[in-house]
Order: sequence, then C-alpha cells, then structure tokens
Amino acid sequence: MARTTSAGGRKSGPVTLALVAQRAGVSTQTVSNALNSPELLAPATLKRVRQALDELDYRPHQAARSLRTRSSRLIGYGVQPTPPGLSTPVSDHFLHALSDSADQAGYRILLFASLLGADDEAERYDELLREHSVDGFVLNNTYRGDKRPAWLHKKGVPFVAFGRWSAKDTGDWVDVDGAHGTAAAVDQLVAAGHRKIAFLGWPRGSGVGDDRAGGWREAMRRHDLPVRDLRVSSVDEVDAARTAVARVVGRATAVVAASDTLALGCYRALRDAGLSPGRDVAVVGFDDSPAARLLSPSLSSLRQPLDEVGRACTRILMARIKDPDAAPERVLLAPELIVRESSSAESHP
Amino acid sequence: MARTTSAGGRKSGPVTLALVAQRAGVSTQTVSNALNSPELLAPATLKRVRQALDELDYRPHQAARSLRTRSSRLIGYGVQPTPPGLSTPVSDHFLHALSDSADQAGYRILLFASLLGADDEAERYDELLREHSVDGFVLNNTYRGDKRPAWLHKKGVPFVAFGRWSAKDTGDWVDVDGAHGTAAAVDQLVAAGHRKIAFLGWPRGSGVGDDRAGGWREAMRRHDLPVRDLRVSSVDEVDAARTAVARVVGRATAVVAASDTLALGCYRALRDAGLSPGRDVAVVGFDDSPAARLLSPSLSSLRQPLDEVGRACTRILMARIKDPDAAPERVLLAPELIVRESSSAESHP
DNA sequence: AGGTGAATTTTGATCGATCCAAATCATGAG
DNA sequence: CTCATGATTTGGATCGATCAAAATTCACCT
Repeated sequence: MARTTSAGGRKSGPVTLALVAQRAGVSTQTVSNALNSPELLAPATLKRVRQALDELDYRPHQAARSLRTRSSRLIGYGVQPTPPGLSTPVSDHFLHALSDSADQAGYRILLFASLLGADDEAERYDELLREHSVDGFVLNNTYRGDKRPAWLHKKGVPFVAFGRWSAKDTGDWVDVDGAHGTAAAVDQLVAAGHRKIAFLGWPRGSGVGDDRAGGWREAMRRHDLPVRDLRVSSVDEVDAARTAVARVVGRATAVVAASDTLALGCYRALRDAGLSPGRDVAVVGFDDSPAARLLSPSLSSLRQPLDEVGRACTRILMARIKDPDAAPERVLLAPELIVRESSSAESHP
Repeated sequence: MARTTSAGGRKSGPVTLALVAQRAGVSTQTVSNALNSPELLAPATLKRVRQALDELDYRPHQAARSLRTRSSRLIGYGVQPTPPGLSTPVSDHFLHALSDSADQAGYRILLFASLLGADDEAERYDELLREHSVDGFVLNNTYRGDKRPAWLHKKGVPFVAFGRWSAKDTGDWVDVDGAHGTAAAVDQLVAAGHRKIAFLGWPRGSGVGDDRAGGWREAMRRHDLPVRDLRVSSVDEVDAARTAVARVVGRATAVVAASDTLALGCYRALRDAGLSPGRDVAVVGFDDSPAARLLSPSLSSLRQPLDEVGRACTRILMARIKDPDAAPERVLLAPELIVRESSSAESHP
C-alpha cells in the first residue's frame, strides 16, 4: 500500500508546516516552535505536534527557512584543480571528516571550483556571499601571501583555515604541527642508532616546508647532532631529489623527507646510486599516503590526523558563526609517526 | 571612498531586485525579466536595467529564487569514509572536474557524508530531497547490488552514476572502459615481445574487477595467447598479491594488475622472490595514481579520464533535469595507457 | 479617427518558514 | 468574583524572487 517508507501519504504533495499544523489542530507557528523552541509548548501540545510531525515525516523546506532566517546552513569549500603529478592525499579523507561533522551540526558543504591564486579568486567567494549561498568558508591549501583570509576577515565573514601560514593573526585556523612530526622522526631515527640525518625538503619560503625543516633542525640540535650541509631542497620530486640525494650520499645514513612524494624520489635516487633504501639509508616521509604501506621497503611516514582536523574546522567555524566577535581560536595537532621498514632497521656505522 | 570593489555603495544593505528596479525606474518584474528572459524587453529598457544591475553588482538571493522556482540548483554528492589503506585516487580530480563543469552550468555541488551500504543510506538521500536541498545526485563508487539507482529511479529523481554496474538499465551513467584499458595494456606488452601475460585482480563478483579481467582475456585470445592459470585474484593488496604472484612466477613474464595498489603489491612480491619488476617481469597498473610516476621502476598504468567523466556527469545530469523523460544516456570513456619503465623493456625469453 | 494585435511593462499573488507582537488561557491573590 | 501575572498559542507581516495574468503602450491598417 505504502509506496515510500514514510507513512500516511494518502494524497501526496509537499508536506509543509501548514499541513502538519492542520493535522495536529494547531497553528503553523506552534509547529515551528515545536521544532525550534520546544520549551515554549505545553507538554500535551508538544506531544501531539510531534506525533503529526512524525506521521507525515516532515522536513523543513531549506530555501524557505534560509530566506527567512538569512542563513543557508551551508559552508563553502573551494576545490582546486589538483596540479597533475602533485599528490594531495589530503582532500579525500579531510572532506569526509569535514562534511560528516558539519552534517552533525546541521550544516552541509557547498563545493565550488576555485582557481587557486587567480586574480579574480576573491570574486568567486564574494559571489557566494552576495547570493547568500553560504554562511562561511573553510579554506584549504592556504599559502604565504594568500589574500583570502585577510579579505574575508575584513568583510567579517566567518571562516577557518586549514593551515596557519596565511591567517596567522587574522583569524581562526587549524593546522598540523609539521615541526613536531619531523622532530619525532629524528627522535626515532636517533633511537635506532642514526647520527647523520639529512632533511629533504622544498625551497625555503613555503610555510609548511619551513615548518617541517624547522622541526628537523630543532631535534638535531637537541641531540647535539650536526646540521650543516644536510639540508637539501628540491622542487621537482624526481629529478631534483635525485641530484640532491647524490650530494648527501655518504654523508648521511638517514633522510627525513618533507613529503612522501619526496621520499619516493629519494628511494629512486638511492637505487640509482646503487644503494638500498631502508637498508643502507633510512627514509621517513610525510603524509602517509596510501602507497607508503605498500612500497618495498614500506615507508615510514607521518600521518596527519585529518579526521580531527576536519572536526576541529567544523567546531571552530560553528563557534565563529554563532559569535563573530569571540576571540580567535587556533588548533595545532600533532601528526603520528608510523614506523615501517624504511626506518626500523639498525643503522650501519 | 569605496569600501568594497563594488561601485555605488553609498548606503549599504542588501542589493535586491527592488533596489535595482528603483534605480532603473522600472518594476521588479522587469528587472527579473532582464535577467531571465532578456528577449522580452525593449532594447532601450534592457540597456538601462543592465546598467543599474551592473552599478549595484546585483546577485540574486539564491534562497528566494529557490523557494519560488522549486529548484535549488544544487547537486548532491555523498562522500564515503575512505576505508584506510584503500586508495581512491579518483575523488580529488573528479570532484574538481565535477564542480567546475557544474559551476559553468549554474549549479553547485552539495557534499554530504554518506555511509556506503548502510541500511539507512537511502534515508540520507531522501532527506535531502524532502528538504528540497538538491535537484539531483551524482553517485560514485556504485557497486553491484547497489540499491540507490533503482530507488532514485523509482522516485523519479534525476541522477547520474559514475560506474555502470548498478544502474545498467536503470538510468544514466558514465564509466571508464576498463576492458578497453587492460586490452590496450596487453597489446602493448605483446608488442614488446611478451607472450605469457598474467592478470592480477580481485575476486570475481565486482563489476569493475570483472570488466578489467575481461579485457585482458579478450586481448589474450585475440593474440592467440594462453589464458589458463594466468589469472590470480587477491583481496588484500600486500599479502595476497605476494602469494598470488608467487604462483605465477616462472609462468609469466608480465603482469597486468587491476589497480596500482595491486601492482605495488606485485612489485613487492617480485622483490621478495628475488626478481626485479620491470626487468624480470613487466608490470602494468590501473588508475595512474600519483606514486606511479615516482616508483622505481616507474609504473606503467592506465589513466582514467576523470576530467571528461566529471564533465559528462554534469552534462547528462543537466539534460536529465531539464527533461526527466528523455531516453537515458550512457557514456563509456577509454582510459589512456601511460607507458613507463615497468613495461617498456624488451621481454626476456 | 478608430481599431487591432503584438510588444512591452506592471500588478498582485505566491513559494514555506520564522519574526514580532498581540490574543487567549490558566492560575492564584485579593 | 475580579484582576494581575505569566504561560501558551495565534495572526499577520515578511524574507526576495518568479509566476500568471492584466494593463499599458505602440505600430500599423482601414
């Protein structure tokens, strides 16, 4: 008899507040209150309304609600065109955590295509705001000199950045403590007997990169180990890593890389030099990409707590939407070192 | 003077149709027509209205529009919690292509968390529909026995599936021709001199897996090559691939894998057996994950045209929304074989 | 001059929920 | 029994756009 899972659909048509009200014998306002301020209703009425709500399986019309309350309950998130070859193992997991936690707070994620760094990038954000399509933003892949945070801040738009380098003093952010991660990697390598530990990273200037390099440097100093000439930078993952590693070979017994991609370039370079990663030279990556577990030797890596990052972003953004003038919140989460074959063997003297 | 980039903001406040109308000296309806049916206006009026529109930098209030037109201009897309370890290099690129092309069609993507295969999964979709939050859906990660397509079809909800195995006869879909891909891999290996080419895939039963296996089989037969005992299945990427490859070692000089992950497991297994991937045994993967390019030897792989898939999804969904009763559309796109070191060397007899 | 139909513009209602303020009800004190 | 007081409930306006239909203007013909 019933065509759908919902009950009581004799004559179909939209289930509106008015319909529920009619069925419960009250006014629409009362039904609205049952949903939004149940404490205002007399217990008996509340019960009756709730039953009608239930029987009709009512769901509020978002556009109507949004029009009246001037809040879309949507959060904007711009997806960038992943540059081919550059892996961003981040987004997938992060997006799920983000939308899952947002869902629980009654919000949803609105995806839009954004051209990172394009001149008219702000235009895309502005448009969404003027259209009242979103209540706030989550920014990802922020970079030094990123204009978005300052711009949003000035306009008084709620937002959270995943990445602290652009919004350091401008607003709320959540980030992963890269320095803590690379330091942990050094600690583990030292414990395994390594003393000459090189760092393979990107050219100075990027927030994330310098952060990760800084952690390595700090840990090396803490262990009274030499740092000179052990830091190598490269942009292209394959070629540059190769020449870079060549410079280090013989000088180091372990390499901490700023990303799994660089670590892979390192594997390659070592093999080309006739060395065996993991056996001759220990390697630790960053990001714990899916491949890390499967490589031979499997790659030790620092796993970012993306679930937590996502949840934190939601939590903070919700707070900011509720109270735009509250003190900004900053959250720094530590990555977890996953030790695998590439760094677990004892070092060779 | 001007605080924002927009011009003429003396007294701020929301820029509505009414405001534009007042400035242009016409009725709101006329402004609305200027936007939605400009051909109805007299040229002179149109010009005047457009100027006002421009000066005020008007953007329609989406909720208001949505309420009246009963269309949210949003497309639902459920993100699944990526099972840890299982890589889905798909989503990132695909999502960008999808939201980019949707944007161009005046639509945006609404992300929501969905628990794949959960009992109440349909509930999540139903809720979005009842709320009028979306006009349609893009399904991803469909699987055999997936109930969503049939359910959506029955309700008359516009949708497109990325993956043909669940919606074969139920609705529109876009998919990548896995068989074509593996066949191309076989062709290339044969051209390089290989005759004993094994297939490493998942257990029978999954649409994608059987499709890819089918392409290998077809190509082998076409080349008059033996197929018997050369097909190996495994679920876990590392361990099972290892034992599976062990069974093939000596029998085959090349392996076509159903995924890069399996190919990686294969690398590992070969090394454990004292063999060198690429040199002793050629390997071809599927998906062209970021790691493929960086492995040593770099991994030949089949790249899915995710940009095109995304664009096709949008195009088809738009057509379906416009005309719910049109004949269903199905698009099958060929993956591109990227030949790298792992399969380019001549085979050893 | 009057009329006709097409072109152009305007009026008024409407989508569905929530705001605000007013109306009704219940309770107990005087 | 009346009135004040607070607890519940309701009426009407409103958010900003679009729909449907009516009103106005215009060009052109007889």
